[in-house]
Amino acid sequence: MTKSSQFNQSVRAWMDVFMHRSMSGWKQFAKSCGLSMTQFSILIQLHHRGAFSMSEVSERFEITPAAASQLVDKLVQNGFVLREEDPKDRRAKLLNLTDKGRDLVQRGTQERYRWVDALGEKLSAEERAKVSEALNIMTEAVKELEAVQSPA
Amino acid sequence: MTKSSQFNQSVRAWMDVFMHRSMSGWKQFAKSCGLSMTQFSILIQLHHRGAFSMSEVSERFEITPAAASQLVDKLVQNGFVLREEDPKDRRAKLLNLTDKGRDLVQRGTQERYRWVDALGEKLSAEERAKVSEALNIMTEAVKELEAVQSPA
DNA sequence: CTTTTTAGTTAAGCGGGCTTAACTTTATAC
DNA sequence: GTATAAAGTTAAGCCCGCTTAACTAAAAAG
Repeated sequence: MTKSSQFNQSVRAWMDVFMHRSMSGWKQFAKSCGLSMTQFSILIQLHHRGAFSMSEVSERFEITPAAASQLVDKLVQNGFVLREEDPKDRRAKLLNLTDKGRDLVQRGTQERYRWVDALGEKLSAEERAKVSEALNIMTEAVKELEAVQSPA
Repeated sequence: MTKSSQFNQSVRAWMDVFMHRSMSGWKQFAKSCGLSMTQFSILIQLHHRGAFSMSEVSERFEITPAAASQLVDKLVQNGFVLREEDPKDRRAKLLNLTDKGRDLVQRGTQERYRWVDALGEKLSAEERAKVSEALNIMTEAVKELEAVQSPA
């Protein structure tokens, strides 16, 4: 076996385990808040990136403006999102999280990482350092990949 | 900053990048085959675990038998899955992938890992070895966590 | 042998996540 | 100033992924 395919095998094994674990926990949390995964994803994006326009939601999630509008409707109605006029362009809207929305995202994020935190406690300090270094390598590599594909 | 929270930070950064990247690519592939994510997940499970009963689908995905039945209906109608009587219990059914289904899963799996393969090519051999080792550590740790929580 | 349980199916209903079509308001181009 | 494009919204429609209810056939229990 080549080194390259050993790498691929390690990554794939991790992906399989990780994806299943992440998705089910995440889905349950969203459900417990009375939101769907898609609705929750929008809250997450707002949290990470600050103010968002409706167009950006539409582009980011690769859905029509109509779908975006209706999706955001539900979040606004539930008090998680504020939808305000953009002062720089009266046609556009700016979306921001409310305190309620921000609180929810933070709770959801904690829930999301809980099992990983537990995982870290099973590792020795040396193991943690190795993993930390490795994941930083990977994270940087992904960012470089993305920068090449879509220069801001 | 403690070593433990440095670890957590590395893992979280990776998770953020990875989840988004994985999910969108995966979703697009499923869509391009005219299937939904859920339908595809069932095919994946069949591929990994061999023959499955309807009850097992229902349990594994935490849905009612009715939902499982209807979901599998679509896969059978599209020729991806065979649904046959279980010789050991005439009430039960056994599900298996058809050749068509197996082919689809293999193509989907390749698609799923493509971006990760590209990522590996951006790394040096040394970096790859570090990542490989680290992910093996993590994968084993998860499996231990799961063994504790639900002893077969 | 009869009763109860199990495995699965079908129908109907509901909410979610889209789509297209049609529309209003605002900004941009000429 | 007029025509075009952009930003967003609402309505209607469709498919998906469930749920409950009702049912049949087979197995298990007593």
